[in-house]
Amino acid sequence: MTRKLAQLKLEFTESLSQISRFWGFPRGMGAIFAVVYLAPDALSLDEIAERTGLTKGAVSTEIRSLARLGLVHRSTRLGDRRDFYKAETDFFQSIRSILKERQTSEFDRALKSVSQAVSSLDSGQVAGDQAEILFIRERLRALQDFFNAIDSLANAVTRLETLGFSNVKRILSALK
Amino acid sequence: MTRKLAQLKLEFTESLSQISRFWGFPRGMGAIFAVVYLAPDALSLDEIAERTGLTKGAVSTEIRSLARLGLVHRSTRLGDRRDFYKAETDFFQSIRSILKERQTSEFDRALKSVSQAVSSLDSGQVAGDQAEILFIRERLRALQDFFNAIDSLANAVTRLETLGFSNVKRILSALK
DNA sequence: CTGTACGTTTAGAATTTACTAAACGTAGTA
DNA sequence: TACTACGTTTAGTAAATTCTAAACGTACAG
Repeated sequence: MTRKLAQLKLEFTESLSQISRFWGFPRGMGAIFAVVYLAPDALSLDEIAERTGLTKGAVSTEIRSLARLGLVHRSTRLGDRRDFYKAETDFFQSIRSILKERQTSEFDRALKSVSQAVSSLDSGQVAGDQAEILFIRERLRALQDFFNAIDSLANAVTRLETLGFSNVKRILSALK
Repeated sequence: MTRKLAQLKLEFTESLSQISRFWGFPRGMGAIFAVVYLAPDALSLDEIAERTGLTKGAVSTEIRSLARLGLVHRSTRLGDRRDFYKAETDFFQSIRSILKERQTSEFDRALKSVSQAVSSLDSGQVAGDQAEILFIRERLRALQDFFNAIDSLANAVTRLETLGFSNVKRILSALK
């Protein structure tokens, strides 16, 4: 039984919306990416708004996030004031952008916060029950180690020129 | 200048709350984990409620999520009807649980959804403009490849007996 | 059987987030 | 100058989420 291509695109858009929400991004973000990803040509803001059913304003803000994450790219055409958007097709590239993004904001702050706590405990700047201080110092140090390991990993991935399938295979064999 | 240990614990709790929210988990979840993680002994539900400032009900539901993710463990004491919770200290273990958890729900559905779309395109079950069908088929296949790569990676990590520092180092050197 | 000490569930309040509609700013055009 | 075609920002709304307070169920103690 055959079905319309339009229906397939709609289902895909719905699917990406779900995933987007699941990973903590707005629902509309997934929908916008889906529409752009399935379009052979770069789309204008109004075209995206029409195809997703969102308003121009919403698309404007969401697509900025997508661009910041490197999932879409903005381009212009001579003699045309509109912006056009096309999807990034190298997803590993996108993953790197996302890791970089996430890393630089909250993750870094957390890492610093813990490090600072550890050092103030180390230099005896904290008053309190001695046994508990020792215990907490150990726990925080363990957490700090963990954060540092994650940080190194993310940095390594971020720094790779291309994290393509070949590199993923190398990682998988290292894990074996 | 010295400060109170209690204050340090409070700051840490606040910090983990932020991170929790950042990664799409409830704010209270981070707070609960922080409190449990800094406690030398396993804590009862009421103790956690008191130390976080949340109600018993909230702690009850949040801690179930934490347990499901493997971030805390529930234990009991003979002759005591209460449950006690202690923190998992092997964070790499926790990461595996979280990956497993996330993977099995939405991610898998997405993967299947895309695979199904590709195969219905492949077997000519979709009616529409032929050139567009070919284009979309290619895009979906690329996405499918990507999902499969991620899936393999997550599976590999999940299957590792222990993803400790030594393994992280192996990964890092493979990435170099 | 009744009372008590638990954990869980529920109904709803408070907050946050995602989104809409419309105003706004700007650059090009007549 | 005014007009048009854009993208952006804003004010407010709808919806989802996180949490509280209280009811509930259960198991053990007396």
